[in-house]
Amino acid sequence: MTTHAERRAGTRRALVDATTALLDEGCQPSIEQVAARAAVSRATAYRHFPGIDDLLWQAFIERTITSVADTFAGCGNDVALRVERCEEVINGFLLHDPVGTRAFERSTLQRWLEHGPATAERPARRLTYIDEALIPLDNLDPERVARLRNSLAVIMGTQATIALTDVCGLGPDEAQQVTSWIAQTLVRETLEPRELVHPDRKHSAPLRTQQ
Amino acid sequence: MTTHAERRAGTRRALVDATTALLDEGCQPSIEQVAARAAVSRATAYRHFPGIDDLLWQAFIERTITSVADTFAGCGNDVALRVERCEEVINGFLLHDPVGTRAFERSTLQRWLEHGPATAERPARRLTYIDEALIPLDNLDPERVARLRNSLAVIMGTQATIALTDVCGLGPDEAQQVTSWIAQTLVRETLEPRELVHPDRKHSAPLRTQQ
DNA sequence: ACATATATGAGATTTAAGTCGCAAGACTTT
DNA sequence: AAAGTCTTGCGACTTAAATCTCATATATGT
Repeated sequence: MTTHAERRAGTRRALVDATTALLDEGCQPSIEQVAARAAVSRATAYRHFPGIDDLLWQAFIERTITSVADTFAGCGNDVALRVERCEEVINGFLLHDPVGTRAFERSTLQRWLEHGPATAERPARRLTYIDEALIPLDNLDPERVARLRNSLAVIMGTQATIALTDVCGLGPDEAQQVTSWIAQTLVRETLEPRELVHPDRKHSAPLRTQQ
Repeated sequence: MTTHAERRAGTRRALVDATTALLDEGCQPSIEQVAARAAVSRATAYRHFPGIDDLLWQAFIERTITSVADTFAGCGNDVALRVERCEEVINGFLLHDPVGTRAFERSTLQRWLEHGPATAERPARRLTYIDEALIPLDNLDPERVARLRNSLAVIMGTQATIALTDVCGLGPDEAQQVTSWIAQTLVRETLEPRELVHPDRKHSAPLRTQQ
């Protein structure tokens, strides 16, 4: 029972909790603010996290969201229903925490830009939920399932909610109506594909940027 | 002919161009770097832009992308084709400039967090393209068209490309296969809607976060 | 031509971010 | 009990970001 580690874990927890508290108060915390709130010195904060971005990232990651088990409770094998629950939980969670969502996304991009793609690991929580939602499809063509999985990852999560609110100017409920419709349409198309409108047209090569 | 204004516009242009040049060289420029490259003093740079984020934002906005006219040249009124071209141009552009895309998205989020949602204006270039693509649908139910428009805004643009590459781990071509499939599916569903799988099931109330 | 207004440059200053070394206190091991 | 290890606090230091003041050059208006 190493109490050194316990001690260390304790202050780390205090730092993360302080960050969460400050975020909940709607401000954009600095390391100094977090350290003060956690009642530790600045140097100690730096001993645990290299910068404020890593602290924001960690704080957001640890936010409690409806568990996977609760999300899919009582859904059975109805994929459409499972995906709908998934969308409700994930996007509902994000749409009601606009500051935390953007602080997290900003910190992730900052890390990507500073230390390169490799270091900017994403825990990809959404994929855990999506994969769980799509379990009933495991006897389908894996490529089609993978396509659906990636598609759902685009419309659920921080990026989709930011696009719908900031670019399209939608409110939370309107935003979820959109993502819900997309999700259901894509599930239906995966389960019962239609022939293409232009079955003969191949995907043309991407048009590249002009000068 | 006010040469004061011209002079001012000239240095502003030099600053933006310097930012673009630095971004193209793959580095994350600071105001100091930009000012040096533009051969102006730091103070002058601050007179034109409040911070590096606004400079990055402006530089990315002014990036040349395939014009609306060229994008839809020869598409006629085939909405599916128009949307596909739209997706190719926008996402193709973004996927081949990962650093610029993320620097832009980061700066936009930073502005949102610093100055609030109101100040973080987005030019929403994508909507210009999407609206142009959907012009042939102007005799359809406006609500359905609006839903398609918002949906396409989710799967085309910075957020979608970031999600597909960073969360799903896809390469540029794989990413565009996904967004292309989504786009075509949504257009088809808008043009020829199918009955719902569960017509009786209402959209349940969103599950909120626990704890 | 003269007075005014604007844009810029140069340098000092403030503030925050991040690093380093040393000492104190608590725990572990022998 | 003594020596060693780990964590933290404290303060000094370096660097970068951002603001401010003053001086200069150019353009504008009378």
